[in-house]
Amino acid sequence: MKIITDEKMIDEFLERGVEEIYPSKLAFRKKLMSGERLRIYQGFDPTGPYLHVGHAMGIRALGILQKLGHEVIFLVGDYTAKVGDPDKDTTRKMLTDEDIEKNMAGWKEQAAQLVDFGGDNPVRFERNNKWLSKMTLGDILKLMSKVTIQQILQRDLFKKRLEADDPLKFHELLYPLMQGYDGVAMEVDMEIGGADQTFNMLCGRDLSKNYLGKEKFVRTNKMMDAPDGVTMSKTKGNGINLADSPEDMFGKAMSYSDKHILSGFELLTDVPVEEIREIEKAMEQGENPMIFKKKMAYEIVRMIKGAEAAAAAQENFEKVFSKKGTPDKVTSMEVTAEASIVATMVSVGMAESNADAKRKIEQGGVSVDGEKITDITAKITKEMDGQILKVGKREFRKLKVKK
RNA sequence: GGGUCGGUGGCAGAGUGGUCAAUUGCAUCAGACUGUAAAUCUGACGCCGCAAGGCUUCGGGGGUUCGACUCCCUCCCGGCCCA
Repeated sequence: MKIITDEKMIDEFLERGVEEIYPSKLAFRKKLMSGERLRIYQGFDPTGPYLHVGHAMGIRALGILQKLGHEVIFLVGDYTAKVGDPDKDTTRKMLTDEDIEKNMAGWKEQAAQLVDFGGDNPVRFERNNKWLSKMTLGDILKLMSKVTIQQILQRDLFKKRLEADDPLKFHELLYPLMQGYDGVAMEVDMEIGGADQTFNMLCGRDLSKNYLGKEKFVRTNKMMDAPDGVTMSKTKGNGINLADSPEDMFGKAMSYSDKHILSGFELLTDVPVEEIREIEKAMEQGENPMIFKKKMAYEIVRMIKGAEAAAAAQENFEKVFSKKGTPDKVTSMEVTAEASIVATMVSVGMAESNADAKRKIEQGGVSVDGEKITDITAKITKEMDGQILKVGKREFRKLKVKK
């Protein structure tokens, strides 16, 4: 495999969305310029079913390295997921094998939107179950003997829980070691991960040195908030997911509050930095942020789903929300004449329960062809055939009345 | 092992015999407004029921009582202190 040393691509890798590179950007730059073929990976624990646009940052970075000819590994932490990277304030529940399989089922496909698992330099898809599940107690003891409790307790969230007298289970302390061991097992030259992974990745840096006498570089990615203002997380499911439809992605992106626009551009799109500066200036001069948010949303969708899908998603958004119209594509559903609207809503998941459906009607959130339903006992009629049932702002179904 | 405090709705966290389907905050949902699924404001927020009302909830099980989230017993789980 020929190694490419395109400085522009290398700088993109070293700068865009990067919080820090350990031990230094300069050192890794040298490595990339050396012509040596490097092995780099990022791991993702299947603690939830969807990869999101936050992960896309790392995956995109992997994509650059793939193009440069390096050996790239997309690692699924199917074994580490059992423990779960410890959380701020609670012990995670241990996931079962079935949960894990279910969660990771669509991942390769999701990631394939950004990197190539085929071609002449395919990204390798690995699972850490391959080596972690085979460790003996002896191996584990050896691993544990490499670090001190004090070192592990440096991790701020461990400290916090200790100080708050919140439970901290013994196995949670092993997480950084497990993650670090991945790097040892794969003998990698670099690990990429979110800034929240800094501790774990640096811990692994020490282990690589110890076990292999090898320097593992670490790149940490800046963290992007979810539209609700909290860090995007697989577990919470609050992110813009790679598996979302273009329309949903666009809508979710639009629900970012205005102050996230600039970081959204930087971290979730490939709009050049100079252009982002200009947007910043324009907004300071009082330009309507919505214009730029729409551009941001478009760019996010375009990067993952392509230009055509992004344009269609934007059009759909404007039609449905700006003009309060009906989208072009509406899923149809078969309904029975004389069935109550309430029951119909529940049966297709437009309401969680009868009570919920009634609430939505009472609050004026349900309409058929623009006509508000006000009566909670209302029924489906033959005349409704072909009409559009709307619940809330963004749930539409075309009615197909049977008989 | 001993002592002590605690386990409440998606989460956080009130409630200490009836007025508790359970204060409040976050999240969620609906509406208004708008420049957006932003912000802000209003309302809803266990389930069944058109309603009256009913049913099932406050770690598990049992008990006391007309009546328990609240009292007692027991079991499980956790924090802290002592050993």
